Amino acid sequence: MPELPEVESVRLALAERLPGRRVRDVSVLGPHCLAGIEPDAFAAAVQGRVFAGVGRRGKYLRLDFVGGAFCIVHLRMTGRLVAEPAEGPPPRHTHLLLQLDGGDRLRFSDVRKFGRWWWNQVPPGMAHLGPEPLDRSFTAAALGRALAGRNAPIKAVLLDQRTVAGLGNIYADEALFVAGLHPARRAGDLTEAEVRRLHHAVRTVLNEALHFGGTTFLDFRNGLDEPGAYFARLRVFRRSGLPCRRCGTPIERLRVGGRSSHYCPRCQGRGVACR
DNA sequence: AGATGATCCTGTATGC
DNA sequence: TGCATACAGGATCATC
Repeated sequence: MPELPEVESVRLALAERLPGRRVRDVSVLGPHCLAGIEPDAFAAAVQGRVFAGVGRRGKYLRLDFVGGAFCIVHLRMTGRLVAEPAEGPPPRHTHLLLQLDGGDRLRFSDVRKFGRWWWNQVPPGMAHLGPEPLDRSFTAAALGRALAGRNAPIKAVLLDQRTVAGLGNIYADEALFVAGLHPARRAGDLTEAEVRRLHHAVRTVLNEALHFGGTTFLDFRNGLDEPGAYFARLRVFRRSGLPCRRCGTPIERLRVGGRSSHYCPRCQGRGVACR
């Protein structure tokens, strides 16, 4: 599931390959991935454009073209955006192919078809994103203000992209472990010290995962079709029943905010959980 | 308004 | 072995 570190890994890879390349041809194989534009109109709009740069905001990728036009791309669960040599037929579940000058292509594949592309428009969710967790604007005080008065479990509030941009199920669980906080704690009940720990933990796990190129279970690939290496370093996510790396207690799993949450009942058992 | 739950989708894992 | 069912999750929408 691409979260901030995975999307940033894609951005880094594409930013090395796309700028300066012209789109020679566009094939729309799966029109469902285009939001608010017809396949023919999209192809006509993109064909002939030259890539200027690749940006990221939260889990959204931004493909900029010379002249100011842009695409926004969200990979959701299983989307892959890969720059590769244009050799052979595209793999199964490929929905978009952009043939580039010079023999390469930009390929968008997505098994579960949740991923979306927008042309020259900012999608609704992107307009209300919280701060970038690795920017200076994301401070412990800002996090504290975002949590104040919230009655929902801290895990659910961390998954809300209006709180912080870019956290998903993996790194929300990892950050709560590092901060020593139970995922079902009521967000508004965290003490100032706990908010500071959580703020630091969010930045720590995201920076670590970024360094290792993100987490790959089955699906994630970066912009060069390579998996991430952070899986082996996960502290709690998908480790139910395995010993806590810190204290040896078996990791437990609990459904919080409709999502499975993994935590150490000993390291994250302090304080009062809401229920 | 804030919180919760259903929805989309299909490959993989589990259960019988 | 084979079939049926459950499960995974990001964002959006509907319903409290």
